[in-house]
Amino acid sequence: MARKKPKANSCDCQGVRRSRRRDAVLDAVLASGGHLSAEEVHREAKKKMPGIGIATVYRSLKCLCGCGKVAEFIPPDGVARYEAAGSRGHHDHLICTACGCFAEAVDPEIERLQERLAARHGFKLEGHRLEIYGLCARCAKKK
Amino acid sequence: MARKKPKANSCDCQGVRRSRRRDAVLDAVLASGGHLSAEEVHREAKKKMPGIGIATVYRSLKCLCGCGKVAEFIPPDGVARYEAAGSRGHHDHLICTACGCFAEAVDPEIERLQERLAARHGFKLEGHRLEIYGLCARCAKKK
DNA sequence: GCGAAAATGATAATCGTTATCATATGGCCA
DNA sequence: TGGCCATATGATAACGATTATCATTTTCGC
Repeated sequence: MARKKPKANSCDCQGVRRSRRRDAVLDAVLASGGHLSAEEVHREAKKKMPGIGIATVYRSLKCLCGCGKVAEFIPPDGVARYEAAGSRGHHDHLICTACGCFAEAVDPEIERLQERLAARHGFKLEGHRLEIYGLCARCAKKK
Repeated sequence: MARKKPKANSCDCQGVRRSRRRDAVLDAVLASGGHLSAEEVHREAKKKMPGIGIATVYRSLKCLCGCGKVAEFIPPDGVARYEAAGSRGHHDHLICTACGCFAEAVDPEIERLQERLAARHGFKLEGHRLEIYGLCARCAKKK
């Protein structure tokens, strides 16, 4: 008889155990629209796990990033933000310099040109980060 | 009679006075190849201004960024780095994930596509940051 | 040279993040 | 099922880059 498949571990790296807090952290990120700071993730996770500490949130986020479940995004203010990874795939960010809102975007052609640029400099491409700054439609209208 | 033109102020914003320390900070950035951390700028500036404090370096760098003489670049480790701006114009960064070295690059076509991408989302473009991660030629060879 | 405004240095404060450590928990194995 | 031990956890101290504070010094138009 086939062993009953256990509930998926939120982080399945080598030597990592399942834990309800880490699940709660992942759930918080998945449930949100993304772009949560660690503190915001903490606030959300506490709804399911009232006693969860901020240190566990940081540890869990790092772990979840390591196994590709969550993507870390560091805006120019230096405060890391987290969002679900994988499902929605890679994307770049449009950041409004007036209101701070984010938008997501991908341009396949830019992606391709980046590979070319890397190759031209002898770089073996692993990833990239593209952030476009400007005024979002709403803020541009206000001015 | 025309007023004698004073020696150029390293920061010519409104209400800003010239100072030898700020000059030294600017010189340190200009003299280097760029990509200096604030601490490194401090070390360089001390060669000209032995008593200069780290606070003054930070203040000067912020001021010089404000008037466009110096460009701030924040790598993923979150530690700001500074380089001369203007003379060499905008460029993007290729960052080696193994040794941490930087290379600079510009692809006019990518620049153009970014404008298009911004326009498509109703953003009024102000600037952007593109960082490409990978292994530099030397590190790629080692592996 | 005078004096108000700006710049400075020393250092305390901030703040996001990480390390520490004693305790709790998870899950493999008998 | 219970024991065992590695991993996870929470509280909190530590960390490090950057910023704020404040008394003192410097700048520069007059």
